[in-house]
Amino acid sequence: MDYNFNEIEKKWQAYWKAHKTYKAENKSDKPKYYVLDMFPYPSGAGLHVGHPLGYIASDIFSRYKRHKGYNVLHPMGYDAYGLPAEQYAIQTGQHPAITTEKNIARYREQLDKIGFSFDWDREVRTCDPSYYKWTQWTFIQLFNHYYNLKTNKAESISELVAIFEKEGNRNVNASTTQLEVFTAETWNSMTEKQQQELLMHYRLTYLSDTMVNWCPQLGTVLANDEVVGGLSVRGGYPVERKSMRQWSLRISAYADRLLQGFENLDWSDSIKEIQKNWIGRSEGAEVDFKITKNLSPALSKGEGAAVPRYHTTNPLDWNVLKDHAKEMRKQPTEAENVLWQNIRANQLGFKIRRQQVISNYIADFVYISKKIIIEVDGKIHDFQKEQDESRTQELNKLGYEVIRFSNEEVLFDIEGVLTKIKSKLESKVLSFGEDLGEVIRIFTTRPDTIFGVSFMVLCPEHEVISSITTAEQKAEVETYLQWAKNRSERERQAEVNKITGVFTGAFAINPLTHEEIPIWISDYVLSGYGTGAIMAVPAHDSRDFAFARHFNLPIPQVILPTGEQPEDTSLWKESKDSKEGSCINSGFITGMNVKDGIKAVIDFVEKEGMGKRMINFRLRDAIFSRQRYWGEPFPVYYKEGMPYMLDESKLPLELPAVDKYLPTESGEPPLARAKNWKTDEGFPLECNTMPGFAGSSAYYLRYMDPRNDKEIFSKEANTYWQNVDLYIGGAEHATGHLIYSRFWNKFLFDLGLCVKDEPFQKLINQGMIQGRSNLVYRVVGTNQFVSYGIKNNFETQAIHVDVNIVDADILDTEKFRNWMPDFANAEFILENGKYHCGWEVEKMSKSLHNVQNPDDLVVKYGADTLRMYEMFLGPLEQSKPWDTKGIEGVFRFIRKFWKLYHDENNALCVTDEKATAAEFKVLHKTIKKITEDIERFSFNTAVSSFMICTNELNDLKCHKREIMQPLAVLISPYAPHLSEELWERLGNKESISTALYPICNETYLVENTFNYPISFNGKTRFQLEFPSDMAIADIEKAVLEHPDAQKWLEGKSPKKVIIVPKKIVNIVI
RNA sequence: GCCCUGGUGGUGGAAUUGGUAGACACGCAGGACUUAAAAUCCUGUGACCAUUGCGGUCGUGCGGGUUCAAGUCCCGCCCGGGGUACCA
Repeated sequence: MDYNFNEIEKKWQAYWKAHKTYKAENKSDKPKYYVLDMFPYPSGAGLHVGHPLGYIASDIFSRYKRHKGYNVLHPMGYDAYGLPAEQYAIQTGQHPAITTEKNIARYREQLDKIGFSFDWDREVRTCDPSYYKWTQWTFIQLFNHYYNLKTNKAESISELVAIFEKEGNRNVNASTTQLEVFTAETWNSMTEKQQQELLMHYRLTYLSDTMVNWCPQLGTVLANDEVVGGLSVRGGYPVERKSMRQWSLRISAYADRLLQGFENLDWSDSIKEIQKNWIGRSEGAEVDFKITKNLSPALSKGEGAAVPRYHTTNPLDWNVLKDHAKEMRKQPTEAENVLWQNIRANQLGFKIRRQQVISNYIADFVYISKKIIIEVDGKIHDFQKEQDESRTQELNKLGYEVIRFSNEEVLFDIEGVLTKIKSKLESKVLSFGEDLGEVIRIFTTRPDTIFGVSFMVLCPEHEVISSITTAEQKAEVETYLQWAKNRSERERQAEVNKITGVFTGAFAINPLTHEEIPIWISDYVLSGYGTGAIMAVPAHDSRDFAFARHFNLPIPQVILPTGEQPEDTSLWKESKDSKEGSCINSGFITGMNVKDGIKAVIDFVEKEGMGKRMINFRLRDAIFSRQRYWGEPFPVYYKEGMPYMLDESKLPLELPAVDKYLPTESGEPPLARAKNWKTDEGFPLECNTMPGFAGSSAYYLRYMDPRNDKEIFSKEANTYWQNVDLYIGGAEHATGHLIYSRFWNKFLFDLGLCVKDEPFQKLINQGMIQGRSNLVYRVVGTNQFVSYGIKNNFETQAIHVDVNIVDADILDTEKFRNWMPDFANAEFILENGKYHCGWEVEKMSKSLHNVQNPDDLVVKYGADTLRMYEMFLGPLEQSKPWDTKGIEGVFRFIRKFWKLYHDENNALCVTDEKATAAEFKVLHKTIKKITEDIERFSFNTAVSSFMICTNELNDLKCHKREIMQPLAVLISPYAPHLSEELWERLGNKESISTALYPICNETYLVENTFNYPISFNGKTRFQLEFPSDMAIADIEKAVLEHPDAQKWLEGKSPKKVIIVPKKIVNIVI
């Protein structure tokens, strides 16, 4: 054979391995360039032709950069934890480590055959203890840090504790769910357990209750993927939403920085857009809507309603305590009475209650909205026996602030006391999220539309539902909640046409119109976004509109688009867009435009203390626990129910052996099956494992220094490699991996470990390769198969057939008979003696028998052909169907290319003759084109250019070294084996990877003439050649005088002549 | 539903900044070589009309618009693919 690719490819793969040709050094005088492929999961099916697409592109670029004089880091490893290996383990009992090891070996073999220039010395695997040691280590760091919003970075929890000890959390501005203010005294008096619980609200990784897909029959939690229509894919059992205590990552702390971080990154706008939407920053306001059910508080009326308006205690205690409270109100002390007479009836501008039941205490006076209790000491009655101090502490824990006055202060300095109370009430601002149940807090980006709010909607999970639902509505509400419980978020958002909801029986007050509005529940409101409650503006929001129509609720118009008149909304078919226009029917903002209206309303609600300006993010904290076996164990143990981190010296905490890869009978995760799964001291270890993204979030950093067992990576290695210059992978990672990695990187950056704030400088998203399936048509009820062209004469059933027994849509009928026992006796109805198959483009999948595996192609055509063909298929970023038909063309081209260097006897025929100008022109035109193409990652056009170049050199019969040697370097990133072989045959001693990239000499490319397309009214009619430097006026004259032009002008004189030098001539008639 | 993305011959695609639509390749047809096949080489190949030749009309998912000029820009639709928070 002329071009023996099998031999050549084997030879050079062995050479590269032996010489470690692609080993990257951490120290070099060369500039660095870091090229990375997205971490592959080694699946059991092995590599299919879709996988290498990105790898080939990144490999071409790596090799190109080496030729350009860079020290290139191009590593590869395995994201080895994952569900498929665990599923296989559950089914077969085989340890997932064995499955994974086997799959990796197969991957490696396949990767090697394609001739990638990876530095295999740097390989990492997420399931390797020496690797996950650092995943666990990072988790500990996350646990030991909180996010300081003042400095805008992660800082140590121990520094936070020091602040708490000195001054409480009053001056701390952190990303936290700890909303109540506490003092140093309160902190210092807490038990360790209480302190730990409180710190959970600050740590960057924390335990909290979150909703999961729970399948009781399987005893396990399922991924959204594993649930279809509320049933488990495996087994078809019912799946319900269940709350479970799990680790979360406080990624929301970084929301703003994740949003800002794009600025200087070379990512596509679309992927930035996806991340922006995912993070979902919106500006608006939080506004409290008061609930009006049982309009007056039960107690101030004396006798009262069955259910208290404000749940400041639990119902059991309430009934006991309220009688005492009433009793005490009748016999106040003198001081209490004096104070009450001065503060009652809103005299201070605040509605203060007396003898109010709070938990299991009765407070003298309380201002509920701001959680402030006013106590007067020295009571004559002693119904509550506890010490004032401990009482204060307990109330503090409930989030109340207690201010005390003595009898004397009240009796002799009432003015002073009132001033103090007033300033206290005015100054205290409740922290965000605090909710006593007396109001429903909503978030809105459009406060200007509050005047148009005609009802409210709560998500079915909203905690206030149980306390506001009226007795009459109770049954209906419960039925609805039961139904809504198991609907996934996606279903809830997707099925917008299906309007469901239920009325609670309760009403709220519109804070601006003061009208009573009904409170509904509907699953179109999501619990995960905003406050889980919305103010509905049916006139200007499509979903609110649909809901209002369905349940016959009022639809007041409040925004008037510019140039329109107010309309009767009952005639509307849909809501009206309200982004621009002026406010109508809107009280004090009537007449303002939307922008001013928003500002005016926010200013108003802030002044009135019923809301505040607010920036809301859609980004939610990431759930970090998985109830699985095959994942990183948490370096966590539990003491008194509180989690503690293992000492770093105990890392890695290795994954224990278990007898089965299933949950325990009691529903505990598989690790609960491990023997002695506890610390040396006997404390139980965490039984959950980490999710897939744990190990893949910082792997690119570990590649910089993968064998370091002292630290995650050395400062020197990181300072040299900085971050990834080029990252290639699928766009499906846009919201998962790419956000988690950025978060993880920013955290390590805050700790001063890595020097770059962003991990991936340039990102390219390769498109999917779809499969091209072949179909055969069985005549229904027979074993006869009819060819595609005549199938319509029969009633047929289309069956997917293995694409490997079909060539150019012609079925190999013999192979078909042998393919499956069912078809052994198949008969065929042929067209012209052949069986033509139908075809379809769809997902590449085993079940559709359209999987193309690269190994067979490498055997048949060689790796270089496969590499160039995959690039030739089309633009890297686009999805495209896989079809092997075209590979022949690339194979032909490669052999043609080989023949430029060889004669009929396969002997080198390259001469030292001087090349002609025409030959140089072909070479330099190609250098220019290929270089431009590679810089813009347009690999398909580069391959075309190589083909054109080869055709032209072939026509010129050129075999000259001056041309052929640079051309070998030019093609080496694409066809590395071929070019190494040619390079060696040309007499070079070192690997071609050390050769410098050829540079285009523009002087060969100068054109003296240009062939102008002559068009009339934009339609090209003929062409004329003119000197490149010909003056526009001369061209115009020459064109108009031309006989062909006269024909098109038909005697008319042109209205206009447009001449763009070296582009076009257009004559307007 | 929402967000992102794509739609050009029989097929994959090219047209990089608004300037000759269909480069390059597959497939197909015809031819050369051969006893034959494979391989290789040559010619043709968007559709329609005309055809002895010259040629003409239409044409980049659909409908409008901007422009001397639109695959490319703008508006409104249709269809495919991806993501939608535990697949990786």
